[in-house]
Amino acid sequence: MKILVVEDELKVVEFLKKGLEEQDYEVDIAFDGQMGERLAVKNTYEIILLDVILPYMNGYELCKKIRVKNQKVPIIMLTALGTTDDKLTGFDSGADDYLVKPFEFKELIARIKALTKRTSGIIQTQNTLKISDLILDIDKKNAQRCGKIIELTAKEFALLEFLMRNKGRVVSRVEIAEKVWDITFDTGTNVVDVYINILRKKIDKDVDNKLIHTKIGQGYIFDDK
Amino acid sequence: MKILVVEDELKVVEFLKKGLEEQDYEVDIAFDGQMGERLAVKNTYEIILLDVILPYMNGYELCKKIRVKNQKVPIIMLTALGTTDDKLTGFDSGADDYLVKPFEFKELIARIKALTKRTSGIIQTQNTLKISDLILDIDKKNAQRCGKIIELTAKEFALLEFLMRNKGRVVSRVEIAEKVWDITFDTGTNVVDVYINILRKKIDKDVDNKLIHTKIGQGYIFDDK
DNA sequence: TAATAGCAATGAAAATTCTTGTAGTTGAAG
DNA sequence: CTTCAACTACAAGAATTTTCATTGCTATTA
Repeated sequence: MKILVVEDELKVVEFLKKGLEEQDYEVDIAFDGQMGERLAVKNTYEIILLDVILPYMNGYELCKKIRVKNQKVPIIMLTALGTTDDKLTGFDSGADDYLVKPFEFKELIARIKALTKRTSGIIQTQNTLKISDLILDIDKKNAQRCGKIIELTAKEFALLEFLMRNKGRVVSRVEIAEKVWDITFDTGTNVVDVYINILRKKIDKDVDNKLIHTKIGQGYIFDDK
Repeated sequence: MKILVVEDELKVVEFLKKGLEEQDYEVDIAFDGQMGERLAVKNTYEIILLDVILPYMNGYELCKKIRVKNQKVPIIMLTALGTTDDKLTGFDSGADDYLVKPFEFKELIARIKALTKRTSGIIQTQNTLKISDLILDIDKKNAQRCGKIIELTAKEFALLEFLMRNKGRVVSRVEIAEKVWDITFDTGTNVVDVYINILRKKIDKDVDNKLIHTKIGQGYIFDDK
């Protein structure tokens, strides 16, 4: 987890570096705006901390320049300038948070965590089911195998979702018919077989590593291996 | 764009409501924690503002409860309690930002924008939504495609905005009818179809790169690709 | 009063879903 | 090793559902 600190005052730098390293961040330091820009563009940081008052280029300008290249990286401004207008300037140049010195280190850490939890996948409500190299996208209602997008109809999607959510367990035709088709009594239909066949053609056909397996006399099982 | 404010002091509520409505937010108010929880769970908000000191259940507890159900929605705590420990408690209960009263309204707006630009995943500069080469101008209530201005009626605009904010996700007719038309029970109407058709004629007709796609049996999806 | 917007109704067209029927497999008993 | 019954796979097309575009009616606005 890399973090970039752009700050010219040596005392502050030392204070931040020490505290952040205790939190297991790998800290890069830039002492002026130009150096900050170069590092920010060259490397990928988890988060960037910017002082406003810097030699050569101030923090607002630097922030804007970083934003042109990188919309994503979280940026927190740290500065002694505490008026509302200063803060607005900071947010306008693309900062995500603005913290006025002096502050307690604990608050900085809390704000860093609040920001990174959003970008760094902990939350990432990416609505997908992944098993082996098959990805089912619940939002888009499609699947992906070996990087290829596979469009699914409503029933195909419902069946595949059911199988994936019951990964590693044999599910009987009766159970599938109930949960996916709402068929609660025996109608003598073979829809399940037919749709299993359709799904196999779509997701298992061109691949060695088959995911849908038949358990004769028992049902089907979705499993990786 | 809906916003939830949980706050018991009437003066503060009025101040916030007025200011936020000027920014085109649709504001829901809860006067205590219980009511806040109910609303937060029932509706989908762009962002939630929480006071800490509330009747029945304090803001920290409420925040935690909301987080159990909804990891995604941005939450800002607004409170007179300004010690670092108070702030830490706020962040620990899952808040994204913590603003100490008194604050200037402009700062609140800046912080709301900073947060929402992240969660919506949509690049929102000024008051516009941009996806691919389609620009929706929230202020002017019109759209632009390939440099050509497209005028929209109120309903057309509401529908397009809803689709764009749900970019990459299949939305069902029922969901669209609820969110855009406030139709909460099945009326057997096909307004949604009709308006999708109208929108397609306006924004997708003369272009190869279609943005509105039909997912048969499931709904529509707005997606770039 | 004319023009525009919003909505229900319609039927043709397209896509999906399901049934039917045949061919192929499996595995246990002889 | 064969045979056979039960089980499964698959293709084709019929039946159903869903979508799309148009029309005409009503409400609203200029």
